[in-house]
Amino acid sequence: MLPGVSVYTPGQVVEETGFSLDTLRYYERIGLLSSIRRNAAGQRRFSDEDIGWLGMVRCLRDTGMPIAEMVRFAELARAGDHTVRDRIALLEAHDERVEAQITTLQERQRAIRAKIAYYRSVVD
Amino acid sequence: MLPGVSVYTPGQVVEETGFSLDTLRYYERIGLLSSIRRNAAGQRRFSDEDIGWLGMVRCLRDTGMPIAEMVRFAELARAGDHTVRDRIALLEAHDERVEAQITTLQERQRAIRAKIAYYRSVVD
DNA sequence: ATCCCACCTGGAGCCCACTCCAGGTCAAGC
DNA sequence: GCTTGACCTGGAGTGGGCTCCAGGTGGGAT
Repeated sequence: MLPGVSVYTPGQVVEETGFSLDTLRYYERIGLLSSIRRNAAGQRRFSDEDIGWLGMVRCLRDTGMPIAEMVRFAELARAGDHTVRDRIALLEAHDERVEAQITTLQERQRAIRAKIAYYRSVVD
Repeated sequence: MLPGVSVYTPGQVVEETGFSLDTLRYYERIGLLSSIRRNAAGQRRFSDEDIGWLGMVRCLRDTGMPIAEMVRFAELARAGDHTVRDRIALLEAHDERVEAQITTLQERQRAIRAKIAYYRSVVD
């Protein structure tokens, strides 16, 4: 979020978030973004809140959460404060998967490095 | 690899590697597995070497290497010892991506945990 | 005033990595 | 000797996650 700015054009959001314009539109279509405000001409105008939400989406996406589950999370968020416990449960379950993912990745990395070391021993 | 065994039926390979039968056939079709030996009836009989290679494939796949690049690696491996340096280069480049992946994952995990902590503060 | 470029919509297309299917063969246990 | 089931092939289908397209509108700089 740029300081002192609270409304963003699609182009600025692309800049800030790294999502493509098509991806942003796609996310809105499927309900991962609640409908974005429009100006008189029907063009999207994103708020700080939208940008913040997109930051969350990036976190979840980068950690491999399927879109369908992100949409579920978005629905909970839209449904109001009484869903906070459900949201915690969802994020905790995801956090465990992320933890497992990191562990697996580290194990696999060790194996790959062992292979590299082996190849080095062959080539030297 | 089971001790004292050096030839495996497709079913045993599915058991051992966790790849589905269809996936194994697919991998052979696209050249990720060099053609597997067959018995008189044309059924696949995998060797210890095949199993070892599938272990490598699992490492690379689990760390997000695209199939096309794994096929390239397989081709290098089949081409003989003079490609060892290329294989090292390929694995090192991949290792760097894996490192970056782990770092990103850890960062995102921190953000997710912060969100969980925030939700907890709201709910308590 | 005009140009251009950012933006709009609905819908089709694409890529990856499988996964499934129809129709058939073989071998081993009952 | 018959059934069962593991296996075979070529090819089509699937699902996820975008990405592109045609055809059109609007607004800001020159």
